[in-house]
Amino acid sequence: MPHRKKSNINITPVQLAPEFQFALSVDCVIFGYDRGVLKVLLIESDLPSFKGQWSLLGDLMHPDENLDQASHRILRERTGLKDMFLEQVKTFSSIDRHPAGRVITTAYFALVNVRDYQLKKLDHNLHWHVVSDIQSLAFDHKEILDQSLEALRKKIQEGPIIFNLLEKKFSMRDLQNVFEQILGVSMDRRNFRKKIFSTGLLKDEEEMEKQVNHRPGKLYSFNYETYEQLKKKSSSDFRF
Amino acid sequence: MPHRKKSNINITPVQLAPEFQFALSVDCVIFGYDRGVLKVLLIESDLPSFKGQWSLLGDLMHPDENLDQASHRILRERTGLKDMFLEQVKTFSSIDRHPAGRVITTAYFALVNVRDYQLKKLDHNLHWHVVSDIQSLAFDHKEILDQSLEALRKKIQEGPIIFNLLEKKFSMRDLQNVFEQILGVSMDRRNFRKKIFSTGLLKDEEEMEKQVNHRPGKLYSFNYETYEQLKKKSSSDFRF
DNA sequence: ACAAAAGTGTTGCTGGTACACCCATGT
DNA sequence: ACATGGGTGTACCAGCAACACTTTTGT
Repeated sequence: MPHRKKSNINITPVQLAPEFQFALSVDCVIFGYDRGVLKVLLIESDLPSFKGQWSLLGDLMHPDENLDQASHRILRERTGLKDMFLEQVKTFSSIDRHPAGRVITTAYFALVNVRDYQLKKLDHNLHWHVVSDIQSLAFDHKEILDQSLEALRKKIQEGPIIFNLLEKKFSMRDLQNVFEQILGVSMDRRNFRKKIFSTGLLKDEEEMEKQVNHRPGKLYSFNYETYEQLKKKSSSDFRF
Repeated sequence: MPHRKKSNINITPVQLAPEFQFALSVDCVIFGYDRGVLKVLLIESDLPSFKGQWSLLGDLMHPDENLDQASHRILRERTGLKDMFLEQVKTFSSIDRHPAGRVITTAYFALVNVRDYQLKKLDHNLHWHVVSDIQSLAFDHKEILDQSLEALRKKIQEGPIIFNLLEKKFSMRDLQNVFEQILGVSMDRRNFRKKIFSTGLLKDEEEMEKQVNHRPGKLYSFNYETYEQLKKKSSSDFRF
């Protein structure tokens, strides 16, 4: 696999028919959950006009791929991860959103397991940033981040995508913590457990947390098989 | 205002750098509610490969506008309506979705009041089609319609956008009917009224339906001022 | 008079929320 | 022993669903 340079989009101005005076890119908002905190993977911008600022991982779309494929390619090239959870958020098209010319970008959000990512680190210009600490980003990427986070908030309540942020086996506390981080609320522990267990979709792994300096919690996994069966039967949309 | 030709996108092949081998278009899914039935405004396709098929209203994006502006322009040019409710749904980018070349399209859905539209009819190749009767459309427009309808279903439950489909003054029956048409369910009349009234956002217009061959119902309007105040105060997201 | 839809309350159920004590582990 | 978070049950309340009869208009 060719290792593409990690620079931001760089466009050479050309004289073109108006219908073709656009470039199309994909920007990925890569969310990760790292020991209690929601983070996003950013790259240092090397465009002069955004010197020292951070930006999302993006690239121009290739002629032989669609947007979904482009977003997967970006994730693969930059993080080494395959088959990640990726979802289209919105397309951003302000006329002056990119200093180099007319670049329309489609935002995707990705949910990755930080531990998987660490095994395959490829690029030392990438860093995880605490989402709630981010004040500004290069281009219109702060707005893209905000809207992606909003989309994520909705989606985690519609389906069991949140497990993409956790390891296969996780504690109840971690699960509740991710919800709280993303939604920006705090929840009652007993009610949370009740609600989660009432779905019948968690499998008790008969295993315990280790190396915690308090009473260790049980580990669970999400039962995708049961979930798929349940989806087929109750055709109405499932609220997690 | 120049009256643009109503043909579908027509691209002259040019030799270009790969980054520019795209065209960008907007397709509008224009929903209307007409005497009890949910409809969508379609145009007869004049591309040879889609002869006789219907398609959504679309056009290429102009270099001096963003996607939101393009969608408003399309609606204005084709229906004469301004300031319509328009919302971005998704961007469709299959490699072979358009026979003339690589065209990426962003779908918007619009909600129009059919009576307003009829006052300003501009184009006799446009026709309203009953949404539930549509089996297939040109290009990938059936998929775009399906996903737009799905987006509409979600959105009408998150905010009071449904009133864009009705006249300013409407009967309780019409309101319930639009919900039922869009969601594809039937609801209990008493519970529906209770729920709607409990928001406190309907204004009794002290007026009655006319020329119906049964007991006439009261007419109501949606109180946007009260709604805006309510939104400010309760910062949490309002469920309609 | 008849047909068609408007208008109107009560009851039961379900799901959400609030809340406090004992337990297992590491230091 | 102490600190830290794990594990557990109950009672209340609000919102949703089910359900039937009388009223008003046009024909």
